[in-house]
Amino acid sequence: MGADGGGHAATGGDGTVGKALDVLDLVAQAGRPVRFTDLLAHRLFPKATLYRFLQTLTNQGMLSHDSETGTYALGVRLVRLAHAAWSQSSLAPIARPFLDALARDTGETIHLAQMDQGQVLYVDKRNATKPVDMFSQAGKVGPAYCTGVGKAMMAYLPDDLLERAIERQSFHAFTPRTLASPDALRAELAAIRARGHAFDREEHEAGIICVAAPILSRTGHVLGALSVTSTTDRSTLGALEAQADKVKQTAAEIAEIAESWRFPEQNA
Amino acid sequence: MGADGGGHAATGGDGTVGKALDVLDLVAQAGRPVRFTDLLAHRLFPKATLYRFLQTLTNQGMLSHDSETGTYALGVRLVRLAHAAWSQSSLAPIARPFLDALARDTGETIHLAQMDQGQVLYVDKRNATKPVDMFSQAGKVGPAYCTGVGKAMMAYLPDDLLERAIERQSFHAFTPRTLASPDALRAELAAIRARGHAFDREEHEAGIICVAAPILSRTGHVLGALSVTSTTDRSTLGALEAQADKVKQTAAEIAEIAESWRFPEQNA
DNA sequence: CCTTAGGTTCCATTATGTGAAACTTAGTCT
DNA sequence: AGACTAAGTTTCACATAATGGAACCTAAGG
Repeated sequence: MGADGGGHAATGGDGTVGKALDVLDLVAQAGRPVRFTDLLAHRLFPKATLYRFLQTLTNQGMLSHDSETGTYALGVRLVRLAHAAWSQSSLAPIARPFLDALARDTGETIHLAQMDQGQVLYVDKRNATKPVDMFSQAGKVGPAYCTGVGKAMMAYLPDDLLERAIERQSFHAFTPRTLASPDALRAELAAIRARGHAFDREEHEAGIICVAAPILSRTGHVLGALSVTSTTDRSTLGALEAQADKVKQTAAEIAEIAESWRFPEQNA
Repeated sequence: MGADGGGHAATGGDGTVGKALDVLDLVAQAGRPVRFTDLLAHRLFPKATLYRFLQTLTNQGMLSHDSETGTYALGVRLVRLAHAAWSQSSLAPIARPFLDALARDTGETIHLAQMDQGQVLYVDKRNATKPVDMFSQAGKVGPAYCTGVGKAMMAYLPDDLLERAIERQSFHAFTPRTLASPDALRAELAAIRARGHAFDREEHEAGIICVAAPILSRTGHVLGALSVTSTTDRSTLGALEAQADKVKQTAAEIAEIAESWRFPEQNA
């Protein structure tokens, strides 16, 4: 479960496959079915090249081409692959019962996240009120430097990965409380390491606060993070801090199981 | 929203990209983190070639490599892409409110599915008020010839796609009621076309029954299908048939909106 | 110390991908 | 209608990038 902070080059990359995947990202970024020309306008590839990629990806079911409107959209094969990814490569399936328990105990919103290219990828969530349906929120990405789970993970990253991650932060000041510089963030990360848990003090969204704890492997690797989130009119940071031990405990239990999950199959 | 029955060649295919995606599928099929040798054993690629693909895919974040155990698993980039896919290329986001309404009205399990390579891909689901444990789940795939949604979609496929789809069915007899031959299926599809809706008479799982209706574009294209599912000890086929009109009505409404969704953005 | 098995790197060969340009529609203006 | 334009598709000489056999590492195991 190598949820390193690391990743691949932002754009371009290894050979033909990398380029093809960039095309996929392009379509994904658009957020709606796009036409050939829209994609061409990114000037990432010459016409013929882009055309061939679109053909290939469509053939492969990674994209779907609607001949009536001439638009491309992400294909069903992705959904299928992602279902497999979600149920195998992430912490989500393992953590599931623990999230349920935490949600029941606290009555608050629970997030489970992993690091992805310096950003936070939410892999599962429990809503204060109703249960979740798969990709609706799981799969979303958010910033790392101003969220509880993000800071909790960054605090335990090895130096080189932390640097790479910091470089990727925008440090946009979402609220007056946002830590909007690398130095402010570094100081906060030190405090988090000392404490063992992170807070979000309305740094991303006004009125939203949380406590978060990292999920660490026995060797100290960052596997993910876990948070209990609330709002300022329902709770306070102090009240949330009272939950910190429970969150850390849960994180430890998840780590424990994640660890033991590795050994079962050593055979061919 | 080209949810044709069509797809890509089962294995191998266009150039380097196709092969790389086959490697992805290989890892997905395994259903657990796999080692280099496990993948090599498929004899799909020579050692060095497979190695390079794994490197590339890992670089790209499509796979993650755990250096401690030497295993490969599907990467987080897939989850991210799939989130985009789900919210853009499938019927799911459009159909959402309609599924909610149907779920509320009927109190039963609701499925929304699309065709994918002759199989049924469940893209969304609403659990019954008193949930039953069932095979299906958003992102999962299932057989077409023995499920309500599958048969509803097949019944309205154009001849060539139908043939392709039939060839891909296993016709495994899950239960005594399963239609276990192409001819039996063809007869059933004719009946479905006559009626406008399909049943699942415990053909896939004992005790599970449903009514399903196809979601058709104005031009007659199969976009997906919708079903209301129950169990034999809670309901009967007769009782479900009483819901058929409501299901068809909902399918028509979804089709309507899906259609109008195509026109909004004609600009660059 | 030798052997084996799992994994990684080399490198000459050649298949594949590349992209400018030419071509084909389908639409629009005069 | 005829001329113009924009969007999408095909072609082809060229060079990059993929290929895979073989050699090379490393640990385990004998």
